[in-house]
Amino acid sequence: MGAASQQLEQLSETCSHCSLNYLCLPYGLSQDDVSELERLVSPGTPVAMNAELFGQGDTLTDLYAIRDGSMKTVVVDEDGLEQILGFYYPGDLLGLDGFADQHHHCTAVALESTRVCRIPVDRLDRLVDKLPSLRHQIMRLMSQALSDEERLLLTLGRKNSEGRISSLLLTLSRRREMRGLDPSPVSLSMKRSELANFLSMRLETVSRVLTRLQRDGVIRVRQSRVDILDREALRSRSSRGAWAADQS
Amino acid sequence: MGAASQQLEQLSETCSHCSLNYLCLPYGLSQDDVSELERLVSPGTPVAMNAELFGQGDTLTDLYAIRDGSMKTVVVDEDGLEQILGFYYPGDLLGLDGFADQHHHCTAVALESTRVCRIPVDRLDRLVDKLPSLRHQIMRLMSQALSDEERLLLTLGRKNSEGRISSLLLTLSRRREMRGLDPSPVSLSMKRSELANFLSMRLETVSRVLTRLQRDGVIRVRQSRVDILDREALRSRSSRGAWAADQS
DNA sequence: GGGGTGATTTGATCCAGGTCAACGGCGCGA
DNA sequence: TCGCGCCGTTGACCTGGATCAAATCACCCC
Repeated sequence: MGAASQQLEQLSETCSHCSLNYLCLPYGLSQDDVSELERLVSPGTPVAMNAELFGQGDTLTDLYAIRDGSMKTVVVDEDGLEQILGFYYPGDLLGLDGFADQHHHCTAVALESTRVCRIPVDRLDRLVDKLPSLRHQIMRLMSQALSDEERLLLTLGRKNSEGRISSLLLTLSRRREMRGLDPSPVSLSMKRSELANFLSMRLETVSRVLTRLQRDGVIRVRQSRVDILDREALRSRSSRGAWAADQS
Repeated sequence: MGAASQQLEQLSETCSHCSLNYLCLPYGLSQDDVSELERLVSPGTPVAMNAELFGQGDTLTDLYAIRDGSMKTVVVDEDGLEQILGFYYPGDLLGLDGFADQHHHCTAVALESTRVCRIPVDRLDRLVDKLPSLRHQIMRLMSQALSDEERLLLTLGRKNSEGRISSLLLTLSRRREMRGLDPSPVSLSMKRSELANFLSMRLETVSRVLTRLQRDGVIRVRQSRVDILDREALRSRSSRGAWAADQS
């Protein structure tokens, strides 16, 4: 919370010097292993705002780690329904759901001008053969993704509109902290309609809830920037109004 | 659909002779590799109805594959909200979400008397070191689980109550087919309240929708047994009434 | 069979949030 | 600078499904 903790993310051409490595693929690897890994990573591929990094159905060729910027992933089902599955920030890994059948199951789109590290899966696979700790980390990250989706499922299934928005703001704030940034002004780089789609609400409802939270002094909204004024209130609203669990 | 395709699942003490192996961990492995795998699997551990196979927070010691019966997985969040994440049937693997931090993130409960194969993760891990194809299969299954949850997210987020029930019935039917059983009488081994929790509805609504589908001749409900009379109608109802996708 | 218990169905009412519609603000190109 | 288009906000209204209540059904045990 202190203003002193404000710090810029230090980016580097190498994993070993990247300030995000503890969130990313290199976490838990020895220095030697990281050196091996960084030899096959192409750092800093730029993706323009609204451009696709990969599309649903594309053959899986690379995994991607976000360096700076933000992305969303979207699935479209046979009826043409669109669902945003997640928003991704520096340190996050994209493409893991493509291991099922070597094809991406969702589309990844940049929410702003974004740079990603590109990791070829064939070379990664060969390295995984040699490095058990890398295998563990990949499985850890997949398992993590699974847990994240389960948490989302719980939020969508059991919370009302205010709870959903509050949870999302808290999550975004927490993720900023993990990256060593101030938790407070979270930037909603996605549009209201995207927020609404992600949370299974209508954009009017998103707008109304944000307005209400601001009126009650819990947050301050200024275009895409949201200051969290009363974290405790936000936390309590994130659970209030949630459906009771029926005993089995 | 033909009555001739009715067949019992052939269970065996060994993976190599198990009729479910193409759905399960051994899929894609050579005969020799399967032999190695089955050496570390304890087949046929029984789990009584309503008993827990593992609990949220438990240390991850084993993965489990269902041989017969059915299970559910549940998460409880900090507010005490409960969400059922999935129902599992023969051939399904449980416990993959525990790789994140070596602890189970959900609780697994038997819906009926159920037998599971137990696979110790430490020994599995050592075997994975030796067998790249086993590693691929595990990653494939995790990736699959990820995609399944994404599909669920889409269903819960964008479909109305009738669409949710219809989708679920079709999914259960399809999974029966994958196991070589008749697609038609699906058995709802879970209670209405569990169905409701899973689909984020109230049990009264579940009941009403099932009644309506029966009245319209789409299905026939007899306690836990549901016959699918008009698959096409079910398919169309599974998408009708869904929310429009807002253009980005 | 009878009675108890929990699961399921059905009915009546209510409200959170979806829908439709109008307006305001900001950015951009001519 | 004006005008247009895209967001975002706000208001009024309506509906699907939640909620409350009660009846019925299935199952088990004595």
